[in-house]
Amino acid sequence: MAQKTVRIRDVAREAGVSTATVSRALSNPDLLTESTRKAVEDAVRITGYRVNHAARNLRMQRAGAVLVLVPNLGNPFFSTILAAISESFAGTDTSVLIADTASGGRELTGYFLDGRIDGMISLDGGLAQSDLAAFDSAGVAERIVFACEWVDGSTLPSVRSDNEEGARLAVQHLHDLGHRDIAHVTGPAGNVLTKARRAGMLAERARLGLPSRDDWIIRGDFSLASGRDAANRIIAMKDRPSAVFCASDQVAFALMSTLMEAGVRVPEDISVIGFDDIELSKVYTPSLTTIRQDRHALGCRAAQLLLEQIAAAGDPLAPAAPDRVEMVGVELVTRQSTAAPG
Amino acid sequence: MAQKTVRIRDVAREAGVSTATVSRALSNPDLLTESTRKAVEDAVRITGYRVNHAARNLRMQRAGAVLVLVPNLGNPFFSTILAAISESFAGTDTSVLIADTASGGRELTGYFLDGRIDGMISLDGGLAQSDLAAFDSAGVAERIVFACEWVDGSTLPSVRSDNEEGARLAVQHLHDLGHRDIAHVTGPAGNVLTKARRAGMLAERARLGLPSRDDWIIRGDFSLASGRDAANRIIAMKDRPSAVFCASDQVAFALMSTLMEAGVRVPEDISVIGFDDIELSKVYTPSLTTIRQDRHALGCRAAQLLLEQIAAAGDPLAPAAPDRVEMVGVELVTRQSTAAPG
DNA sequence: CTGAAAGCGCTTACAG
DNA sequence: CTGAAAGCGCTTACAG
Repeated sequence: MAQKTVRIRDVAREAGVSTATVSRALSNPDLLTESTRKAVEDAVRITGYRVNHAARNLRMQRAGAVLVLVPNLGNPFFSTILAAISESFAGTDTSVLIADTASGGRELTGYFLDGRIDGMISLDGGLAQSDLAAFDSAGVAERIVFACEWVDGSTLPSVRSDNEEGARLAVQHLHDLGHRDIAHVTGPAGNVLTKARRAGMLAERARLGLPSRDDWIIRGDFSLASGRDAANRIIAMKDRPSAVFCASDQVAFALMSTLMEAGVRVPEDISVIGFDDIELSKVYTPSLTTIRQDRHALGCRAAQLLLEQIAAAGDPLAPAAPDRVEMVGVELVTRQSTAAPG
Repeated sequence: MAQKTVRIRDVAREAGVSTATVSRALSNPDLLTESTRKAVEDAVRITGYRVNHAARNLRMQRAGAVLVLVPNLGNPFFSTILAAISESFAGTDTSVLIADTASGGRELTGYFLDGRIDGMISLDGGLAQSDLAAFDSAGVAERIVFACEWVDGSTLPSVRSDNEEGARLAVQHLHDLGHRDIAHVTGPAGNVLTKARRAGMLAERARLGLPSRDDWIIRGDFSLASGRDAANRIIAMKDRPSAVFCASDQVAFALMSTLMEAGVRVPEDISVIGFDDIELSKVYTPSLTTIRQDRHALGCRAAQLLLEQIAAAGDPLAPAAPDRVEMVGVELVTRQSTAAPG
């Protein structure tokens, strides 16, 4: 790899000890006499030795890497979580691999079976049943955790935002401003976030005794295009809602853009609230009221959880992995896209 | 790793051949008789064998991974390029590692020296001189390529957009609309993109005989905050420019947001043009006129270039790496944030 | 065309 | 506390 690779044997010769001793000096210094330890340390310094991870990992029967599966790397929401995960592993001897769900051709269990990874964090709750079954039969399921999204009915551990609570906060905020006619643009059909946010929204709307109209639940899919479509649906309505809760900030941007182009003012004519609080939400015009997810916490907790799972999987005495679900709190961020109904 | 790992030896036994033959069947099938090859293939299928990458890589003296160094994963501009790179390596036996420049503690040559990576793509042109020197002395410089950004005065190969041309297109577009008083919000001091875009901007402004005023070159740093600051500077001016060319879309958003909040209309009072064409540019209100960078091409070409560099580095007969700079074309995207001066 | 053997660079029981 | 030896799972000259 490098120009003149120095191996553990070279250090051993330099220090006048065996390779076993050098190895111990690096991993279990306590086992050695202070003098031998010092001698090895000097030899390491002189030779410029660096342990070869490929060899170490092979010997230790580990891959030294984890995979982060991202549904859409182009989405800044996910990439920030990826950043937090990456940061959590920085300085450890575990590398972070990434794969985009969109670029197919991957066969996920293959990463485990090929000895390329020790564990996986999936930000994608939409994995195929065949993938999940393959994890089970390959015996790697216990080294997988979900973050943000999860799989309904699966026992795989996950870290997620309190989506119901977020949706409740959104509706409550609109209600507090005086809104009664509240529409919702959902996420994609079948997505767990879609269900959770819609459920929270419906629950709060019911609790407050607000009118419930089916045509005010507009199916979206987190894409800009779906925000545009939803706006056009609303524009075409005879009696429009006075406020719209969008399942994501991106959707809210596209929705507002289309509404305003059509001469519908935000928030004077229609209030809009999003979900996520991505960075650009505060510089959109009008700035977007939204539900903030703690992306840093989501990423960090997922990383920690995975490390625990991997450790437990390697230790036959460890307790069986419980159905762990970690909730991360959400928070209402009030900006200028919401106001009292005109 | 998996439940019952099947090794090459198991396949050999099943097929009644040596492990060498199994290995050849997998990597150099042409060397074998059709019948032995078939026998091995059957045995592989029966046993469910998968080659262990850690072992193969150790034996072949490679790491089987490349590192992508990203200045800021939270920036959707970079993460899209990362997606393209990741896609380029999907299906190969090379994994893609990521590291965020921001989360320090990394010592980049260490990745090479530890045998963790075979090569690196840096999206960060701001690497420290000490890092670059370390690459050289470790003999790994020839397995590094830059994408988007690069290092001035370095001979390391790079793939980049034609930034000068983009800046020229931006100024020309504004001039075509009738603007004469054109301001520029720059990127961070010292950044190569900052220099290239400013140079292109100045050149075109001079070519067209437009007025050149120093206070219309406003120092920014690609951040939202710097866009806001720039807007406030402009608002405070006695004679404001009629158009502003921002060094990035993000900066343009923050700038427009602050201008409009202060009652300055875009584009009626001031036209704004960005650089990048990130996804949200078309749903900002007003939608943003900008210079599109082909992020997919940037990522894909960088990946290819790196593979070539790695191959050449492994082959002592390969020609010395030339100073390769690949330019990727840019394109003006006209939207609603620019118009004839009011 | 195929096999026996060495070895990639480490770690870790097993002795002492 | 330290060392000699085996072995992680592969690939590849070297013979034949």
